[in-house]
Amino acid sequence: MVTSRQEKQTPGASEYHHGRLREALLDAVEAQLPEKGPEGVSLRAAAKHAGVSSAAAFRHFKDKRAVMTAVAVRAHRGMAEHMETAATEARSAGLSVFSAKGRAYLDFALSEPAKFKTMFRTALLDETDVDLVEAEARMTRLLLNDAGEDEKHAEIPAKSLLAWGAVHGLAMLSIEDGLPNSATKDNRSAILEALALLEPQDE
Amino acid sequence: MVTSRQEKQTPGASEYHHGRLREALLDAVEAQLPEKGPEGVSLRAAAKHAGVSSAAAFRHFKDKRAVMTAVAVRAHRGMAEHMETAATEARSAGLSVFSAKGRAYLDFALSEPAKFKTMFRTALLDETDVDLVEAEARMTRLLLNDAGEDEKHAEIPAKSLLAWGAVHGLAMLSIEDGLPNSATKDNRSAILEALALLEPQDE
DNA sequence: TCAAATATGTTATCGATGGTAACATTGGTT
DNA sequence: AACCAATGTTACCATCGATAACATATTTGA
Repeated sequence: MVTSRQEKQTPGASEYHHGRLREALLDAVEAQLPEKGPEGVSLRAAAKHAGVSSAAAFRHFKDKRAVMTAVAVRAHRGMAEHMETAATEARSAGLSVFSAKGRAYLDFALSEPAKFKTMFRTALLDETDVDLVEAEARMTRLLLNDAGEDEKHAEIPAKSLLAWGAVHGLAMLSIEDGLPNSATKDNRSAILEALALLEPQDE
Repeated sequence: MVTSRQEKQTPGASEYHHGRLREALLDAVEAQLPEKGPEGVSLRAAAKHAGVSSAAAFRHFKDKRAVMTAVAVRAHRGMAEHMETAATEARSAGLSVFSAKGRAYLDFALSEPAKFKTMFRTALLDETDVDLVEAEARMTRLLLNDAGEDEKHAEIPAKSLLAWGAVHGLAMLSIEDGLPNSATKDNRSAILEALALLEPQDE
C-alpha cells in the first residue's frame, strides 16, 4: 500500500517534482507512527512511501527533529480541535465543560496513542519552533479554561494543575500499559470515574 | 572518564575476561541515560566504556531490549526503595504516609528523570521479563497502599487511581517540559500543593 | 590430572539509518 | 531566451544493532 507520488493535473507533465512532498512526508510519518512509535519512524521509509529518494526530505526539513516537530504540531492542533468541539457541544447542551474536556483529552490519547506520545517526546522536538510553541500555548489555554489570559506569568491554580496532571497521567499510564490488569480491563470507564472526583461542584 | 575494565585480584591474571561485564554494561548505560535519554543510549558506547568489544554485550543480553529491561528493573527497585524509606519515616514520625509517598515519587522523577522515563518506555522493554513484572508489581503495591493484597484482580478505588494518575502525570509533564513557564518556575512546590488537595482527610 | 565442554571474549561483516556533497532537472523571473 | 532558485537525484559517510566464525579462559568430571 505504497502511496504513489501525487500526479499533476496535466497528465503528461514531468514527475520530477512532487508538488506537495512536505505534506506527503508528514502523512507518511504519521502512517508509520502507530506501528513504529515516535522514535521508530524512519525518514527513508517515509521518502520511499512518498515515491521519492531518501535525501529529498532534507529539502523540506532541516533534519529529522524538524519533521517530528511538524508532526507534533499537527497532533497538537488535532487534539485542540477535538477538545474545542467537545467543549462547545457540552456548553450548548448544558453539560459540564470540565468533564467534556477531560473526556476529550482521554479520547484523543486512547484513540491516537502514538500521536499523543509524540506531542510529549520533547527529546525529539524543537521546542523553539514557533508553530510548536503556538500549538502548545493553545492547548495550555484550553486546559486552564482560558483563565490565564490576564498575563503569561499567571500562577496556575492548584486545582487546575491537579486536574491537568490527573488526565495526563492516567492517559499516559493507560497507553503505556502502566496500570495493572485490574484497571486495564476497562480503563476508560475507570479513569473517567476517577476524574469525576475532580468535578468542580460549585464549591 | 572511561571506566577501565575491573581488574582481578591477582595482578598478573589475564584480562581477557572482564569479570563483571553485565553489571558494568548496565552502569555504562545508566551513565548515558541523563544525556542521551532512554532511546539515545548506545550499546556500542557502553561496551567501549566498559573497555570491551562491541559484540561482547550480546554474550550477556539477548538484545538491546533485554539491556533496557534490566535498566528499568534497576530503576523500579531504586524508586521502590526510595518510596518505602519515605513511607517508613513518615509513619514513625506520625506524618501522612500518603503525601510522603507522593513526595518520594515526585522526588525520584525529578532527580532521576531519565531513569523515570525508562521505566515507562514500554516500547523499549520486555514486559514479559519476570524481574520486570515483579518490580512493577512491587511499585503497584506501594502505590495502592497494599490494599490490593486480597486478590490480583481487585478493583482499584477511583480515589487511588486519581492520586496515582495525578502524581504520575505531574511528574511526567514536569520532566518533559509539558507545563508552561509559570508552573515551571518552581514546579516542585506547585505540584506538591496540587497533590495536597488529594490528602485523604479522614473523609 | 588433564581433556572436553562451556562461558566469555574478539574480529569481520551485514543492513538500516540520518545526514551531507555534488550534480540534475524543473519552473519562475526578468 | 537566459538565468537562478527550488527541488529532486545519486553517491557516499559514520553509527548503530545484530550475527557468524573464531579465540581464549574457566569449569567440570572421568
